[in-house]
Amino acid sequence: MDKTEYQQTLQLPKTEFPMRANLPKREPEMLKDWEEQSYYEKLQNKRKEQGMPEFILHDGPPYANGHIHIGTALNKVLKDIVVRSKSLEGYRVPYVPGWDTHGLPIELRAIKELGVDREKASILELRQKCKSYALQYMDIQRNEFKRLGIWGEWDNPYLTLAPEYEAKQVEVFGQMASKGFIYKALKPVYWCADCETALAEAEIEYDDHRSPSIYVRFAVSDGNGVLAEEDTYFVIWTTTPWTIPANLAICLNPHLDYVLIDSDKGKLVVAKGLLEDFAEAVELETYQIKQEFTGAQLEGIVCRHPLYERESLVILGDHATLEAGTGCVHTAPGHGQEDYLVGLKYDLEVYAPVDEGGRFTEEAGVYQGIRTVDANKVVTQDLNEVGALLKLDFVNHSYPHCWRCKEPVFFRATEQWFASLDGFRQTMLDAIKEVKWVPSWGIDRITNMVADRGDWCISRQRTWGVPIPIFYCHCGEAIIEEQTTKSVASVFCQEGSDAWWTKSAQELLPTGYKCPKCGGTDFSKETDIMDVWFDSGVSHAAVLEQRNNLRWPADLYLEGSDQHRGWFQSSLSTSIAAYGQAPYKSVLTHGFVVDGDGKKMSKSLGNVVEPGKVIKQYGADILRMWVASAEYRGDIRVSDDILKQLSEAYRRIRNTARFILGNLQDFDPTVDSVSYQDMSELDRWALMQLSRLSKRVREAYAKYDFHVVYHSVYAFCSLDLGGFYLDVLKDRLYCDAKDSQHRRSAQTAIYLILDELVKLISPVMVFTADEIWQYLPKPNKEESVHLSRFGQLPAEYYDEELTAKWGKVLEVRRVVTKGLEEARTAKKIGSSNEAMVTIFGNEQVRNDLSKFEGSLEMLFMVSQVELRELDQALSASIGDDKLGIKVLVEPAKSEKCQRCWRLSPTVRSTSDLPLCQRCADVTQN
RNA sequence: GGGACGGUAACUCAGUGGUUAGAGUGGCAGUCUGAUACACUGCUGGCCGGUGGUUCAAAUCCACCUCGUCCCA
Repeated sequence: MDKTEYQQTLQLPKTEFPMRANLPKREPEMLKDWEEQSYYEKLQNKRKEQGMPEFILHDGPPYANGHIHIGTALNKVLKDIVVRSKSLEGYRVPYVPGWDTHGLPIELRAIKELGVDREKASILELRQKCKSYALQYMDIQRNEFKRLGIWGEWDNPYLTLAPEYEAKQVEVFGQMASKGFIYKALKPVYWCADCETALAEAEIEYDDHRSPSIYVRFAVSDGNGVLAEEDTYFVIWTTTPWTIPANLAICLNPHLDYVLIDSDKGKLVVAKGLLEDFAEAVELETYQIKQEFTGAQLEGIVCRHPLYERESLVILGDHATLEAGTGCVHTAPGHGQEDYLVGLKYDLEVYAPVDEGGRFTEEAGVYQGIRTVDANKVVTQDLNEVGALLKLDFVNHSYPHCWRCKEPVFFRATEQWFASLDGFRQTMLDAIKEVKWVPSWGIDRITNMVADRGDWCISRQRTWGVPIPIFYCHCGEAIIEEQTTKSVASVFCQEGSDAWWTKSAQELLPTGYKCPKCGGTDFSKETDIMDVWFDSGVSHAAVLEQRNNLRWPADLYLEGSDQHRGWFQSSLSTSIAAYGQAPYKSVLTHGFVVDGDGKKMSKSLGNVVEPGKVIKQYGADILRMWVASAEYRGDIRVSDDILKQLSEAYRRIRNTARFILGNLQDFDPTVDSVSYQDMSELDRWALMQLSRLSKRVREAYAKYDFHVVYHSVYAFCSLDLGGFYLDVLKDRLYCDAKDSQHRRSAQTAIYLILDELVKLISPVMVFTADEIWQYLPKPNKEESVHLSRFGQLPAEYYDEELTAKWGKVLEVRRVVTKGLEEARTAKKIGSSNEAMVTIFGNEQVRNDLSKFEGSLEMLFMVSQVELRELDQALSASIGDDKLGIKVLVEPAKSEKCQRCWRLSPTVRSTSDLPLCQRCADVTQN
């Protein structure tokens, strides 16, 4: 027999499972199959039949605008890993994805695409366009999410524009109103003149802006017996000259010291602590302090407005500080938050003579029609002409901008509907304590935000959204009560919120409805719509409560950490206000995706990683592995290098599976399995390692520590399996008799290992795991690994003594391989089988190793091992003092068996053939 | 400007008061050619972001600084 003929007597691995994954091509095929087989639905039904408890992960709706980005992909993959790992543990885990479909960004796009004036297009036409735009992107994103391998009710997602959703939203609003949490007020809110709407705080972003900086003096007209009236002024400082026409007061801090100085620019009052800065800023040539006061002493003094025949009252407020300016704060209650609040105390008018487009109204007199952005210059000039301007300069500072159109915004007092946070703030704070926040610092974050947050402005003066369901009677009464919202909700449920515009107030109200105040029947409808945060904020009610496969409250919300201010809070607000309880039991947050250098991604930096490209180049399983590999509670880096590294790791795991599958070609677990008691100890050791892995991984899933999953699985494949166990097993698998117990024992072990391993990786590598599953020779297996469940590995596998015992021999093995490498470098040997190893060990080592007598050759993959006493060690040997061993490697002297390639004294012992005893026996039978 | 979180090898992660800080990847050098566009082995690589402090002892605890991210103004 020649070489190739001996090869044919071996059981070499053979499998159709491809080495190359070709994920970008294979994944779409698998997706098609999953969809055709309705696996997600099957899984749900199966768990239901099994009577398993449910785990409710409620999806935060992405905005249906544009393609998904890497951050969205991260979020959805994390959710999918949760869904699948919980499902493997046996829970029924329905996943209903959702979309946020209303709001300004879509409305603006629709206006652009319609190519018409907002004024001219009919409301319903515009809304129709908005709807089709939103649905179009919903569909695009849906396909992109599906491509990531995410399972869920894609055919029945929740949409905030769905009639039943809108109806529920109106009901929740009604419930909040009936508890007295909704009120209307004239209040300064962020206003975007470009978008012509009020903005929520969440819709504001800060950016640098260049503003004028002016010092203005207000002449005292009534010194209240404290100051003289002649040539005496209070000096204010502001960066918004256009608000001067709305000035009604000057605010001083009651506890600060103020000085009256005599200067070349008049007798001026400023805060003492800012005097020097002020004198320098306005370039006073000479000045001297005449008198000192506390702020409190100056209260009630009256100044003259520099531009109008009007008074400006000196008032007191703690927000006047020494941070900048003069300590005398220009106060326009219609154009500032703090101004408004302090104005309330002094009963000042909430005066804002500016229209929705940012132009001065008739009230502003000469400035009528001028835009606020242009008014800075005009007002400043006028101030200068009347001699009130002490100094004009410019500053660059951080200033609020509209998140959509990027234009600077301003405060404008308008009639708005508000939710009164004060009405249920304490309940919210109490509820927060009952929720499990992961990571734990989340609780501080949301607590601070809830504690500090002002009332929630719900009104938006736009078209694309859910109308605020309030009616106005002819008599002026604003009407919202249970029966009216119920009536509106039932119409919306049938026809959607378009009905607000297609139907009259009478048609929307209960038949025969009369004004509770005057008995009138002539009503008009509110024109404002609701903030989109209110839309998504009621999803717990509109989705969890309404769908019978879901449950309220949710077990888990899982979003980026920015949602502490966003969805976590809006959901909590509506839930507490309407139901008095949090809509979630636990909240998990992740960080943000940044580039390879830890910088945030931006188009201008050109460091954006697109999920579509990653999938096309590497496949969704690689993207998912990236998600799993990262410690996502902090920032998550992504770069081509990182993805390359992951695809290497992927190959390693894939090949491990392939090798096992190849060696199971002739293995049928039902007939060939060897019982645990009859297995080789090495195989039992391997099962112990598997048990440890399984335990660690399942605990990691339970704690959402997915990177632990990734690293443990990877280390197991690389170190335990590839680096040792599988390598050592080759001789048995290939060369031992096909049906020998030794070989079947090994096959049993690797079969059990792969069966467990494939489940452990399945939440992450959804495609690859299922592909492996199809090749696994498992009797009566589920059609897909994703329909399977974790089984409890037999307790007997978990044998800590084996780990301890084998740990010793593995330590020795490390020294032996080092010795082998040295001999190899010295060209004494090539493959390790050509070596004979002498181990000189102390008594402890010899004792430990003696338990492996006869197996050491196999474990070290050498031809001969001899154990001797440490003090007999020769100088040529390599050693490890800590272990107390030295190792000598020499070329083995025996002949090489042509079948198993090991050098053995038994070659030709039973026949003329160049075979060792074992191989001779095997080939003869 | 304020708050939160993070900074350990080129990369992904371990390590929370106690020997000389670990693992894999990468890189380099080899082996095998019966996991073959695979596998195995060895080597390489770190002022643990910086400074100061507490302590017999600090990657670990404290303070300040710096960089990054998120939130807020």
